[in-house]
Amino acid sequence: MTQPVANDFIRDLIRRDNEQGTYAGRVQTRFPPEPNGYLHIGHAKAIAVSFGIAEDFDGLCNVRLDDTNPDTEETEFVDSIVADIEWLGYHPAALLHASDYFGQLYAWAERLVEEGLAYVDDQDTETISAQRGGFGKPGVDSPYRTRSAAENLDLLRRMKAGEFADGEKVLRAKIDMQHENMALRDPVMYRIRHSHHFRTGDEWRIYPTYDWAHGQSDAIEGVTHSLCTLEFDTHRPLYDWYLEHLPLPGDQPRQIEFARLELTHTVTSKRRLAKLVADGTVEGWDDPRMPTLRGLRRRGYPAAAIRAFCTEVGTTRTNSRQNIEALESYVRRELNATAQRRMAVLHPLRLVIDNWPTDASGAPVVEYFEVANNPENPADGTRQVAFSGELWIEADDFAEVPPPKFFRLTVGREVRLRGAYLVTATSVEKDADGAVTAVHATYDPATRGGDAPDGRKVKSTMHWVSAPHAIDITVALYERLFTAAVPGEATGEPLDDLNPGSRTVVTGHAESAVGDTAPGQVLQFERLGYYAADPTVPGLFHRTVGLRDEWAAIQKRQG
RNA sequence: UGGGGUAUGGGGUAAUUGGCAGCCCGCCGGAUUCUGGUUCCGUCAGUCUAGGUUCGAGUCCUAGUACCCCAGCCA
Repeated sequence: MTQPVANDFIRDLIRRDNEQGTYAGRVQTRFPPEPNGYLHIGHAKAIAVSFGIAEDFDGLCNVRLDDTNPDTEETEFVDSIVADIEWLGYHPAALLHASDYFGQLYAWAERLVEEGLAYVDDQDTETISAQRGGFGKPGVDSPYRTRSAAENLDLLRRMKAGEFADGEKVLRAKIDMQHENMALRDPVMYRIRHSHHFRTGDEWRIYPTYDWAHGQSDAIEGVTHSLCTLEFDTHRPLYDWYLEHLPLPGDQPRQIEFARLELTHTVTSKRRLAKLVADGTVEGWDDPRMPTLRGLRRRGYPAAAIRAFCTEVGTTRTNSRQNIEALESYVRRELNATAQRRMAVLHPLRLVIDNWPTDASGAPVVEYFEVANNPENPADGTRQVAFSGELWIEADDFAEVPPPKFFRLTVGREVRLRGAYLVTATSVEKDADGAVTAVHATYDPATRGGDAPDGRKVKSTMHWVSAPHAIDITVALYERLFTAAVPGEATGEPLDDLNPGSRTVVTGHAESAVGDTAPGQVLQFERLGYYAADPTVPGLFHRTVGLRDEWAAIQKRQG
């Protein structure tokens, strides 16, 4: 447990801290989401990093809702965040809120005011922004910067009491308007918001900004290593400045930044995802096309796969974008070991066994075969599958004129019907347009179970469904999450061109056991890939991912 | 434009801190296989550029180049 699982710069830093006794060997992290949306795959990495590191060093990791902005935050999001973290497989030591510290934060603000380190500014946003200067252009002092401590204190108290309207005044830290780091040019600590906060109600009329709340919250909770993403890098001096000027209850926490997770073929921008939900492009935060944890879960992505992926990509300070294929490979790896196999046909073609026997009453005989639920995991047992003389097979498992390297069924060739018999195609039926509507075949009764007594081999084993015993299923097929990579999320490209990817719904036939699938369970429909049972609609499946090389295989077959 | 950060095969990520550039994803080839899946074996391919120090440089020095972040009363 004390043995770190991987090497990375964060663990190196912590090890160094431990060797030097910086925090008396204590390691405490936190995951601090803002409750203004649902968690997505990008958050999964942040969660995996903070929880994973705490665990590796026998430390502690809390979840702290960063609820400092009453205008955007809701209880609904808190509940989903907590549930999603649990689903991912992480268990916070405690569920905390930045709003728990509003009182302490305010007391500290008064202290800074008394010490002449903060002041009330009466100017509006635009003016303050203009005075802040720009890159390479120093800012200028606010005319209110020199107010006396007594006047500032009075004003701050009246701000708190609700005497002023939104935007009328702000409290600012008095640092350096000429500082080369824009974050240190007298940052805003409090803004006035006559809004209802989902936890503190109408108690507060002023709310702390992120910068004024975050480090202090860390310190109050006893966080040692405050892990966040790279864009906060330039805020670190401010994080430290506040903490250095306050009487902390314990050690001063340390902010460490790492690169966020980005993936091809999707976006991890809460505001973009929120727009898709708001304008009805997707059906909700849990739409299977969404990269939210709920969307991925509905799509059938196992939590274990997401965890493994996040651990594997590691923590660095290099901006990078992972191929979605990498995530999918972890999904396949997990599902291959855990998903039960079932037979289903999504593009049906009739296969008629002409020499299939009938019973005394003239009805076709029905046989049952025992088929393994998962060859990768014999503990999953077997099931009985009905077989008759009339079957559905996958349309692309038959070719009238087989392309090179096509190993499946064609007239005159013998293949195996998985777990059942060896069959040889003898002829086809066609419609007026010449399209094949049915394939006729004969079976070899000596091959029951799928093995020939004379030891002859076939090149292919195909899945099948007995037509009289089949149930209908509906399957939603998706393109990979979003259709295109959208680089530079934070730089504000237009939001209008987001395409969550197409969805194609097909109906197919499946063996009857598929009707017993538990909500949310993922099945492998043999060669067709992995499919997750919709949690609410019986008989509806969402395609999770295909089998590896599936498309390459099809292309190869056709070309 | 000022400041901060980052550069290792096609995509990621390691390298005992100056000592054989390793691993994962992917691609290609082979073996096994009652899923064209899985598993196993193998191949391809990399230190941003230019100098320098050194027996030896991904690592140290100098000068460049490219990309990312920062001018919210968002986080």
